[in-house]
Amino acid sequence: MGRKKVEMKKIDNETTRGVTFSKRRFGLFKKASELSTLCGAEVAIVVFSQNGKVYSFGHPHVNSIVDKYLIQRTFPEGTVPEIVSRIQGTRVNELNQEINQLLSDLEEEKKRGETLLQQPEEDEIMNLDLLQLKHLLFSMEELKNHVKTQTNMITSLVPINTASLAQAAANNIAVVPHGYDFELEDFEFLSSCLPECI
Amino acid sequence: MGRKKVEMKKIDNETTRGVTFSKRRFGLFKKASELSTLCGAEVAIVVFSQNGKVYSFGHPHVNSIVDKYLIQRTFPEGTVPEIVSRIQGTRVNELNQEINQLLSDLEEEKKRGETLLQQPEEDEIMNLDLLQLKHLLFSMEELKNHVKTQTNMITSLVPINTASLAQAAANNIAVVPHGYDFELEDFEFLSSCLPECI
DNA sequence: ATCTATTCATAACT
DNA sequence: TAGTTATGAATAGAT
Repeated sequence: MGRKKVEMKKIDNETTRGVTFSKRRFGLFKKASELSTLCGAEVAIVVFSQNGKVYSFGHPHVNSIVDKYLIQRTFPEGTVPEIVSRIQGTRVNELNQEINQLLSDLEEEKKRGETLLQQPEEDEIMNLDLLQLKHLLFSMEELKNHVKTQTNMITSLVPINTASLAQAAANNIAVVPHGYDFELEDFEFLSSCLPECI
Repeated sequence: MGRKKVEMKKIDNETTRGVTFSKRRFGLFKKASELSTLCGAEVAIVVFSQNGKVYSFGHPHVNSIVDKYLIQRTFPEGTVPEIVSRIQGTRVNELNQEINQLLSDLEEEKKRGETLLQQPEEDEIMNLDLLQLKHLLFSMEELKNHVKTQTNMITSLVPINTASLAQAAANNIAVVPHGYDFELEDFEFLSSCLPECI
């Protein structure tokens, strides 16, 4: 490839290996995304680097796909109980699609939130004027509320989670929704930076 | 790509979509395999086709990687207990690598066994002579023993399974090894085809 | 399933 | 660490 065909064995040079890992991981996730889009498939990828760092990709969402996979691996092929198949069927699947979309959106928001939270470091915040601080706090409260609303919407839907239902079906117990709960305690820090009067 | 740049949206034509799914799934798994080999990374992929059929790839083994991922998702980032980190550390990881290699080998054997078992259908077996039958039975018994030996070796090692240990650590309970057990009941069928005298 | 014209991914370099 | 480019790979459309 590129300037030379590369031998298919572990790359010796640690730097080169790191660079190749980044590039190819990106390429792999891109291919996965395309497969998902073009063919309407659900794809999840988990990668552990040599240093044990975890990277993952999933469409519509890693966890839902892993949950689904775990069911398949629990029951040897052809022995998946009828109720589980039905759960993985059309109606619920549609709802799950919706949930997963919401979860994706939520994660987007979460990231947006984290970016907002990380960028203004303590030093920078001290250099903002009162008006700027007010704006910042307002936009973050707004974001927080947006996230909270979405979270409530999701937690009220989440009992439909495929894995929980299947497990419940398998164990004959009541369905307990997953805890896709969400905290934004870091807001505390920002609030504490603001003078009392605001 | 290819004869034309393809628009990145779901392919309408069902046949084309199916073909593309096969081709690209193969390509994706190949890329994953290369990433794993070149960079010494662990990669797991799970794909659900539109029809709900599951396809997976994993090096060294899907399940071990998914187990590891489940630990990460159980503990919010940065809160993985020290004991779990230690379990995922060097020494045990090496052992797990060995186990996973053995599991791969085992699966290879399993497939070989299945091929052997599937190829001689009842009709064909009836057309074999006694000597051929003897050879077939012998080679399959040999295979069976090989698999059994490997299985025993593995089950004696499996308590080191990362997920079990971590869960055990989290719940403060004793470690129960996963049931990587293996049955070859189909041998019964073949044996039953043989005359008593053999 | 197999074949190519193209587009895409990326190894080496900067 | 990020950007460039020559080359090897993947694959869309056709057979």
